Amino acid sequence: MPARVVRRAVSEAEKEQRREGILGAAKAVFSQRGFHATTVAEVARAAGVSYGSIYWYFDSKDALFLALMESEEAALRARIWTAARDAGEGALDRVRAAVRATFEFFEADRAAVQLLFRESLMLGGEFERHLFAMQGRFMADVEAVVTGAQDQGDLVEGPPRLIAFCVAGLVAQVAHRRLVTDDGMGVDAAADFVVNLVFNGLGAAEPA
Amino acid sequence: MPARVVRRAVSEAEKEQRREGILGAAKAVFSQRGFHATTVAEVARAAGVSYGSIYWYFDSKDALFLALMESEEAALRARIWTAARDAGEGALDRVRAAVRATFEFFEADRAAVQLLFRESLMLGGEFERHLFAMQGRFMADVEAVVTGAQDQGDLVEGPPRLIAFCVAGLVAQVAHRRLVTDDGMGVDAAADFVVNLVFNGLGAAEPA
Amino acid sequence: MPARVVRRAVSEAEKEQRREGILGAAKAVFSQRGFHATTVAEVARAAGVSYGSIYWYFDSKDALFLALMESEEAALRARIWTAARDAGEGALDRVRAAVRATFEFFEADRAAVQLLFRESLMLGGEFERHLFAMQGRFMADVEAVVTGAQDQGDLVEGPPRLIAFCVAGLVAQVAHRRLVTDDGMGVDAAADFVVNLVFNGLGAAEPA
Amino acid sequence: MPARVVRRAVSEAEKEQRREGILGAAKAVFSQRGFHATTVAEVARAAGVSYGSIYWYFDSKDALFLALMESEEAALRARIWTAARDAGEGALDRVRAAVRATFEFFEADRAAVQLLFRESLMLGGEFERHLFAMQGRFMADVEAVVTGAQDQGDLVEGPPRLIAFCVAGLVAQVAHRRLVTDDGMGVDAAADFVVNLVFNGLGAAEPA
DNA sequence: AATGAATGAGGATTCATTCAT
DNA sequence: AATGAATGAATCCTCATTCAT
Repeated sequence: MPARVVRRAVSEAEKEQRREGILGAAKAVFSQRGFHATTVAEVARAAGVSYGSIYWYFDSKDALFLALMESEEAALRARIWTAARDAGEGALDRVRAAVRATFEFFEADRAAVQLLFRESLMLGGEFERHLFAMQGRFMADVEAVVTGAQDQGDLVEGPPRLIAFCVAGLVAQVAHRRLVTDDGMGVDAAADFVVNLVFNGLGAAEPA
Repeated sequence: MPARVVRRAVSEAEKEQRREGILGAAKAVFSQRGFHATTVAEVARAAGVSYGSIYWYFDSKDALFLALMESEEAALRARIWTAARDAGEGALDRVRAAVRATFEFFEADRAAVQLLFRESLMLGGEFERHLFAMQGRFMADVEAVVTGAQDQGDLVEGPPRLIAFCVAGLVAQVAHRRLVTDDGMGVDAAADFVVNLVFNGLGAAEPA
Repeated sequence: MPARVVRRAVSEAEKEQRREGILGAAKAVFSQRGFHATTVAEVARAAGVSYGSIYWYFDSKDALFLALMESEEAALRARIWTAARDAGEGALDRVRAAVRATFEFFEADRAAVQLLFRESLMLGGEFERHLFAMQGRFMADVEAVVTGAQDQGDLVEGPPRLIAFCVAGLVAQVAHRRLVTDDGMGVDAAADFVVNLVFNGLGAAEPA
Repeated sequence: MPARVVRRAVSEAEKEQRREGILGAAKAVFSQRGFHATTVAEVARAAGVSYGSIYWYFDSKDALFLALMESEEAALRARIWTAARDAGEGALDRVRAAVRATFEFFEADRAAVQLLFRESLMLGGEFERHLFAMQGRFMADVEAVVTGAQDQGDLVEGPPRLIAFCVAGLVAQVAHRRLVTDDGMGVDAAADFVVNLVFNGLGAAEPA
């Protein structure tokens, strides 16, 4: 007797793939039209799935947007940590790589990033809380790097949280600025500029 | 069957006043919630008028938003020209006053200004055209100032349009930056900074 | 001391004139756009009076339409009776004149007449009752003519109501038909045709 | 938050059936109350579907009315062609059957037919264009029949379009007349009358 | 799992009517 | 008397969400 197998072999991988297809479509549509002007039907159409399928993968339009925020955050963090890991052991190189990755990420998809930040604030409630939580995690990441650099003796001693705040603030501001304006400066140059500023100002020894 | 009148605008002045009351309420609500999330009913409630009264003064929700754009533009231009006029004869003083006024205007109501620029782009169509037209007029204003300064010999000769573009771009970028970040610099200091930059770089005579 | 006279000298005549101006405008607009698609504001604009003035002369939009029905009815009846009176003493001539007048009236303003009949039925309620009452009065008029003709020996004896119904029905149908179609027959010829039919079929003696 | 399903059209056939249910309800309500006085909610109620379902099947109230026009036209043409086909080979019989079918169709639902013609003209725009197009197709049908009869030698040679115009005009006028009045003539007798008129006047051979 | 039909609350807009001036 | 500002109920339409299939 053939067992009535639980067909889920197709699943997991394909399911995840489909979910990401929807997320990608959502990113495109939300970015272009904004949260309220985007209809679930449009996202479905863009994703090439049926109307109601969205609700199989996401509980609601809000949940979809929230998932998009999470997805973008995860992508950013993954990119930063990967870049840092691949940059070797030196604190300076790692930080430079991380900053560069941040800039690149922001610039690769201006519309999406602007959307996430602006709409999140405008929508308020759950969304705003989410955004703050993301910023908290970003700060924690930076703080970890700062602490690591301090342990290696590459950075002055001092309250890690406050230092992290300064660094993160500087990076975020420059990144944001680059979204709106064009200094005629490439990503690498900008990253070098910021990192040099940080290390020249905070470095315990003169930079390499 | 309705009608429970509260106050009645009978003179032109009162009518204009009421219109501006609605515009003010619209500015507040739109700024906080964005265009789509704002309902006409909310604007009416905020303005203290009845639902349908909005439509006595404005043709539609779109028209209300467009009128808000115009109103803000008019306010900004009036403020700039007044400041320039009151600053005396010297080109440098006039420009400094104009820049300062621009910064002040932007910062007096961050939410509203951000709303107008961002939403306009997101809404597209008529709104975007309006925004571009506004920017065109702003550029023309700057160009007029530039030409005036050139006539007085305070500015190098050169294509006024191009110079205007550079000046306006610089002002706009700094203004925009100040919306998002806080340099710890007052309005006056920021204006001085920008103006000095402009005059040191472009001034025909050595700066004061 | 000048007496505070009750200024109403201007009134009566001018007031009536104004009322009829509104009625005429209403007839034009209602005829072209139908009852529901017509707004009070449109009527006001067409009449050249202010928005709310309509309500000084008429209690409501419904009342305006009802008044229009009455006005048209009065005009028709006046026209018929005048034509009959001016036609002399002979029953045949009077009837011929009346029928001709009816045709002329219908054809002078097809749109308005069609409006009144069709819309009245479609609107139902008060309007339909009004229409039936009008038809009743029309029948009574015809019956009066019939009775008169019978008294003069120009028409067979018989139940006047029934005869009136036949005559009125014939006239109405031909009139209505002429609204929709074009027999290539002039008003006079059509009236002669109908009247001859009636008198040839019902006349006690051979017609003059 | 909504959804309390009742029945679900899943197959194409069921969907079409449902669409026609709505169309039938629309015909009833529009006929009785006219276009403007009819609300979409009333149609939904009459069709036994929910409010928004109307919009699943039709884009707008206008589109619903237009679809109703098309549906009635299709029904009329189908009925005419079926009747003609079933009537055999003789041109005279086919035409007689077609004319009879036209009369029957008009009389089976006076209110609806009147509605379509009258409202279409009153609504203007798209609706009027639609009506004219329908009339054009009707004329083309008649022309086809005329040409066919000419080919069989049952009808004099002559410009088919012009002959078609005369025939169609006659049929339409009698049909219309029968809507408004009652000649005491059955459908068959009326059709015979019209057809005999046409063939006696135009027939190449002596009529049966 | 996927689909798309069904639902109805919500929102923009119109317009008859009232009434202060 | 006349005006037109003010009102809000009524109506069309959209769209997030549910759920039978």
